[in-house]
Amino acid sequence: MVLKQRARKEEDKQQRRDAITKAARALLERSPRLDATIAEVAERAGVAKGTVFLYFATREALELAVLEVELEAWFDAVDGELDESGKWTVQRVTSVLVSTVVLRKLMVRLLGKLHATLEHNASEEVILAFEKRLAARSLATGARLEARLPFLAKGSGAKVLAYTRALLTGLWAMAEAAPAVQRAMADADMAPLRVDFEREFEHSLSALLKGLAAE
Amino acid sequence: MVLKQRARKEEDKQQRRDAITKAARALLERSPRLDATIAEVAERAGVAKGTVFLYFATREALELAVLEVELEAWFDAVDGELDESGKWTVQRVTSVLVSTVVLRKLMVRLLGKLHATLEHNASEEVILAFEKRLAARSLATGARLEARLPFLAKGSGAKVLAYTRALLTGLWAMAEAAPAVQRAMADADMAPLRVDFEREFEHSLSALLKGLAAE
Amino acid sequence: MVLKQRARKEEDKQQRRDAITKAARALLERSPRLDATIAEVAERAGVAKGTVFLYFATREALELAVLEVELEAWFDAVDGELDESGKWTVQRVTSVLVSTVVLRKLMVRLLGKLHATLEHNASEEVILAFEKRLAARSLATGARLEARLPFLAKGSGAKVLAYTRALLTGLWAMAEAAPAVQRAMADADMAPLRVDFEREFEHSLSALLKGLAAE
Amino acid sequence: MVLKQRARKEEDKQQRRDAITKAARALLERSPRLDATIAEVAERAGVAKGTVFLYFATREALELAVLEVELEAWFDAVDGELDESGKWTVQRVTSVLVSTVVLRKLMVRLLGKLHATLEHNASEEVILAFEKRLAARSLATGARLEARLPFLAKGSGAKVLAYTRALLTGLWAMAEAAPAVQRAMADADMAPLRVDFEREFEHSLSALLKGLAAE
DNA sequence: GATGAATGAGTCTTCATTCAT
DNA sequence: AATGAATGAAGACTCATTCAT
Repeated sequence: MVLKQRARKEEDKQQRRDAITKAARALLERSPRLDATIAEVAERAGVAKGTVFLYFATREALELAVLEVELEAWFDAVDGELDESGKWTVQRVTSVLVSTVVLRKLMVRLLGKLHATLEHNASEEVILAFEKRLAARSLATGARLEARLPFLAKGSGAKVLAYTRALLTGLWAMAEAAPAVQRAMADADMAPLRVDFEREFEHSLSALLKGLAAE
Repeated sequence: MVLKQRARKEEDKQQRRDAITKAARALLERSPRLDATIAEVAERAGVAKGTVFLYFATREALELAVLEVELEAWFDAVDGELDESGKWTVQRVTSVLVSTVVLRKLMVRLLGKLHATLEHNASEEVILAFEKRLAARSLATGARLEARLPFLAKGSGAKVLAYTRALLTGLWAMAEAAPAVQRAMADADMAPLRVDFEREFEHSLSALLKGLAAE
Repeated sequence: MVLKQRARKEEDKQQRRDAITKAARALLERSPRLDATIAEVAERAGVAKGTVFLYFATREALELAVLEVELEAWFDAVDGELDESGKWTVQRVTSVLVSTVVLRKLMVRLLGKLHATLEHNASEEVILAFEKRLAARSLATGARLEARLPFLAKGSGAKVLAYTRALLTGLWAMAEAAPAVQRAMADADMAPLRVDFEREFEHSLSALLKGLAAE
Repeated sequence: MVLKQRARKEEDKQQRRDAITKAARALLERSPRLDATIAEVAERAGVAKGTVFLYFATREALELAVLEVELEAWFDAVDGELDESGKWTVQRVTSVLVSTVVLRKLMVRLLGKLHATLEHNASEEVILAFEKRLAARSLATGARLEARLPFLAKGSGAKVLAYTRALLTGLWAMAEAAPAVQRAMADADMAPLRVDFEREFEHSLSALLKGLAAE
């Protein structure tokens, strides 16, 4: 029996919530299949299983919280870079988007799974909150994109981010194959299907932006 | 229930295999979550559960077979259109890719789930066969694309198809939201995140192609 | 069905564990094939299937627990008798071993199946615990045997128990035949193979002990 | 499709039957769990699955046939040795029984499983035939034992063989432990429970015979 | 608020056996 | 007689979630 202090103040509660999210994050990061169990999360967070559900209504809500943390950090990073001065080109923007994404494996994986997650078992309330926050940040970063790439029409920045997300998750899924698939791809005839994530992401994204510029 | 017929000839076997695949197809088509069980498939195909496993080693192998049927049909359709004469532009190619995809819900869903499927429980042999066929068709259709869009470098056609697939599955996942998500998106603030699949797919794909042309 | 009680205290947990073991015991007792399912055990114990797995990691672990209960009772009985005073002879010892065993059908059956059980699906930890307890009791009872039958060398008591177990399970298997076998044995020519368990067990065991005495 | 010649003559049939039995024997020999499947047996024998059932009504009947072959060989060996001249003592008889048994792993394993097999799914007819043959050979070899060990009462030879079988299978089950059990037994405290099959079989069997002699 | 015991839905897969060919 | 396609019973186990304590 673990005797835990109770989080009476709002501040304490947030702290506990963060601890759980953090534990989940750490665990998910280590499992490409994203299949950490609630029991494991609870143990790592040093709380009881039931406690997790005190802070997150469902497993999916917890997953969403982790993704939100990841996304916030990513938006922060992108915003930070976009706010820097200098000459902005498609190439530079692409480079920002690619470089900030490449090391955020967990975010990309969770984004790829987002569809399934949301479809499965999250409450309307949680979904709404998530989507709202995502919308807000998309708009803000989208606006920055529009500022940096003047050929982007007003309001199209968020769209670009959506396209980016599509390319990102789609190419990642092709590139980050299961071991068995990787062995299958080792075959010589498979070369045309082999996807080097970073290279292709960059290539397709910059093409897409160039195309938008040319419109 | 006793099945009188026994598929002794190779031809009959293929026919039975097709019947099972077809049953699976019909069931999957009706379940957005793609979670038809083997028992359901067997029942619909009018065979015993064990019989399904006679033709498909695992649930995933069956799923792959369904996807393969869908993909073949799609490649056929695309090839057919690309083989038509006339003047070819980015717009026309985009239009071909968009129009052939729009009504193939199941294909798009299965493609989106492909990553997870392959990761889960398909034998190396089955994966290899699937990937091989996919590679072959991608190359063939890729070559056609190169012929129609001369700005595409030799060998880049398959890449374009990969980008297309990424945009396709990624945008679909955003657009085909679960009911709860749809309600959440109904909110006014959400407008910038709302994705009209066909419109955005077309837009992003044509931009991408234009970008490649401009390189 | 909702179980109101929750075993929070260690004591309550032990009690619940016992209840499950007891239910399993009752069921196994009634099935000569020892093939009660977990679902049946759970139902009889008045708990959910999952609860059984809360207390026993595998079906085999539960079986082992039942056997352990049986064995403890048997060792207790034997020890109790061996601790009585009076004159001890091979005959008396044999009589103790035979009489304590004769009515413990379930123990004998489970002992006969032990090999297969352990081979199948018990965790190393569970096996070790079981074997340790068995060893301890074998040593203790073995020592008593040595005290009662002075011709037994120091340390050979446990061996005698092993021989006893071998005769016991082996003869039981021959004697407790399936109905079909019994009918087959009814044939006149079969007389020499017919095994009256108690009689033969006693005969062989006393001979074995006498033989050890004569060494 | 394998085109097989048909066994029209009785002789051919027996030959095919033997081929199947032999294949089963070879397979069982290699699997300590005795879990070769009929499909494997058929393949090794070079016949179709259905053909196996043409010669053996059930899986168990086949198992019984294999055991019978093993037992016949063993009885032959024992008889051969017992028919040799010279001075016969308990020691020599024990030695014959032990030495003929030690290398017949498969026989011992199958004997250990016999109870379960017979209980499970063999037809009365097959059981009867098996038991009859076993009885006949037991009687014959029993008679030889009586001749060699004059202290054995008339008709008790078969009993001695039954006791032998009990010790044999019982001790084997203790000695031939599953890997996990072996690791458990490696523990120091377990020494008293560790069973060296040959040594203990010999020890207990000779004691038993000596005891019978002393009666 | 925290705990952790209890719940129970959910499903694939194997393989002996049958029987149409 | 031989084949091998078709059958279908059979069952353990996981884990998100609930709720008595």
